[in-house]
Amino acid sequence: MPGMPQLQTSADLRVHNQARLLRAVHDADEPLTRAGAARLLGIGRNTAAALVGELQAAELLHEIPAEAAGRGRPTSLLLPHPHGPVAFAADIREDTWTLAQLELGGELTTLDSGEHDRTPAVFGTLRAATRRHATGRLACLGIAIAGPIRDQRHLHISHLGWDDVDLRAHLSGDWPPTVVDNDARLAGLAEARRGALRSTGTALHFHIDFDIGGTLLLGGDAQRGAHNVAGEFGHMPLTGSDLRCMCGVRGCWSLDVGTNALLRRFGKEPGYGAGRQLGQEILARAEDGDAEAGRAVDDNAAALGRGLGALANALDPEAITLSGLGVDLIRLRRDLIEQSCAEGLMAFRRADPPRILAATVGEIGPLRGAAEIAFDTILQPEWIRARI
Amino acid sequence: MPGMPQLQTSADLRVHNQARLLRAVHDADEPLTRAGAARLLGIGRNTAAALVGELQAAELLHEIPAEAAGRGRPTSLLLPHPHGPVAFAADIREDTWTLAQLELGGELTTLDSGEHDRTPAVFGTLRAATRRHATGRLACLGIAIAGPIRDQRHLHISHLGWDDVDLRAHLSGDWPPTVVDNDARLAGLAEARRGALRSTGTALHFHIDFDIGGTLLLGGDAQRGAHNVAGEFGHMPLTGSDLRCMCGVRGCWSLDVGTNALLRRFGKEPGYGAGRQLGQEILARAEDGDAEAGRAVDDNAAALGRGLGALANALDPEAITLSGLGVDLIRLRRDLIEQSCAEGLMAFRRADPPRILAATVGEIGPLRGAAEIAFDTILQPEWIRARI
DNA sequence: ATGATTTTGTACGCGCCAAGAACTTAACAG
DNA sequence: CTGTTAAGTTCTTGGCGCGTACAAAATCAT
Repeated sequence: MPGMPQLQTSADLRVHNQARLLRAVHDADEPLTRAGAARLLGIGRNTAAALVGELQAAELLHEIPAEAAGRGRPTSLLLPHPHGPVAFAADIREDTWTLAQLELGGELTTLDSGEHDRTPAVFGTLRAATRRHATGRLACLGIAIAGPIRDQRHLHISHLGWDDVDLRAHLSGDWPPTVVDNDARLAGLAEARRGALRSTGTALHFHIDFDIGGTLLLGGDAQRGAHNVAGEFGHMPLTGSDLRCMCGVRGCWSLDVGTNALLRRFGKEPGYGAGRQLGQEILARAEDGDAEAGRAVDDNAAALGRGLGALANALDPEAITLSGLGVDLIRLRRDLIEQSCAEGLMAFRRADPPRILAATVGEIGPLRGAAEIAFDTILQPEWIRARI
Repeated sequence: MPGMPQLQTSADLRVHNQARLLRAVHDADEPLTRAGAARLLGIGRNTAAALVGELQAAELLHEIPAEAAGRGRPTSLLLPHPHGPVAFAADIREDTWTLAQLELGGELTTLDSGEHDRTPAVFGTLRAATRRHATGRLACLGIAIAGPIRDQRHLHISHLGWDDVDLRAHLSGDWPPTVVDNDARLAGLAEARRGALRSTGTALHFHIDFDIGGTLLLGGDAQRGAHNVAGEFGHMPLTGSDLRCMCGVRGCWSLDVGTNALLRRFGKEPGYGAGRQLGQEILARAEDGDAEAGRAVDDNAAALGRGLGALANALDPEAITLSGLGVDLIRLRRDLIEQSCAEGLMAFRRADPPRILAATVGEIGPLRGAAEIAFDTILQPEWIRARI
């Protein structure tokens, strides 16, 4: 039934435990010691020695003597091998792109970045940058893109006019092994793996920009749905709007929450260029006490809370994180959000509402999430087996 | 990380493969042969012989000679052991209860049933029936209950006036190992395991009765949420109603879909006694061409479709099954449901909408699902290990 | 300083497991 | 009756993690 691992011979056991070990090293906040890892995984010191020995020979792990800590014989630290695999992570935004690198442990190093012309030519730019920085150590590239990617292939970014851009075409040719996903989902994954949603069983994350994108997080994994286009929570009619949305539907939640909703209050068209700055100004004016701007922010926060309550009824999250404009809304209108959320919650849930938190990974959430999915491919038993 | 199995020694491997084998036998449509099971699991004939031998000694499996099928030496069929473990499944409804039994393979046999007085005294009745029928073979009892069960403990059934009934109190004392869950979720699980949603990665199931309950199904498992109260999709404001719902929120989807919505169209109060029959009458009149009843059914179907579209945007299911009134609505108004659903779908999804299907497990969905969760406890490595 | 204590690393044997090869058994086909 | 096919059985083999025993390297107490 659910997720039975393909694991049935004793040889599979070895690589399975090695994957567990590498995952533990990757996920740890601070470098793990060999003895500490053995305790963490519940294996003997001798077994740990064997596992680490092979991983070191495969250039997946590097041991250096650890400083003595209290009594007892000093152990060693488990670090990424200097010739070990690295993953690249890229984030393609409205008009900029970023390329970064990480190795085991997850620390990100920015390699390159630039602007782009809002056409799929950015994939060529990214490929060139990747090739410039790639070494033999590059194992996988993860890319975060600001739009839904149906069946890992069909990319839609309405505000860039990208309608059904064929990702497979743009990512064919001289690319390293590549995985792509939606930015909001990856930002949520980053929160679940490295941010405010760590060790949360069921959670939701929403990135609020011009509109709302999000993801359901279960046991540290972001849900993708049947066609990889789950998470368009912003396109549910949760707040009773009667407008028609760019997505083709009437009444979307995103019409009442996000920068577009702020702009519309001031008679501005949802614009993706100057719009962002204008949105920031409205926010600043609200913060300075401007009544009209304040009411716009109020409405935004109330609509946000109302939708969160509705979604909490359906999905029962333990916590909800917000990024982008959501961070500002929490800062300025936490009470209003929580009150609106409570009004949308079924009565029996109100005593124990989901925690609503600002995302802690921050601006680089999508990049961080792209790094996670890229490194996930390395931490698979099959990948490790091939390497040993 | 997600669902790493606790499996690290070669001894764990044996029981892990035995669990896989038993699961295969349980899930198979027709009795598995020993040789067929070996092929299915990708293990050798010798290994299969060893696994089956131990399971037979533990009275978990029973082998009988299989009839020869074509050339080659005949093999044996893997059947539940006559002294093997059985699970009980119970379904507590508005005013009736049912108790059934199943063994490996999943075939249900009804043991007992009765009416109850709409108070938690039904748990005493059920316990007595369980004790009457229990033998040493009883390993676990699964109970489906028609209301949300927060933290596996606090039961709320508003239309029975059960507000925060303490399940732990009612299920303490002389009960076998017992698992409980919400009926709509269990009906969905039954569809995912034995019905129209078999081998579907991401799916939704909704049971439409007086209102709507449902569940998200991922990889054959029903999602529970952080407090075991996920799935109240009926209490999201998806169709713009302005009424106040019994749940304490304004505008719930359930106000426009389900028998209550039908009744309200005819000025009747949402009633749980005569209401069901009245609802059936309205449906029958609509089927006979009564215009007023027809419009009520139209509205119900349209609101249903609208909500399904919204949820499909958020969760991207491959298929959606409906039970209860939903089966009738599909039969009478499939086109209307699908059209309304399409209107709620983001434009880029309309070319490949989720399949909307009538549930095939039928009326006994909750009971069937309760049987699944009860037997799931038996098919765990820990349980098997303790038995061998 | 020096020996006791604590923690870790290392070596070796054990029990267990699944795989594979070789052989046997039991059906069918002609 | 003989050849073919598929499955059961037996035995060997390579591998794995565990437990025990012992060695090594640090700190602590005196």
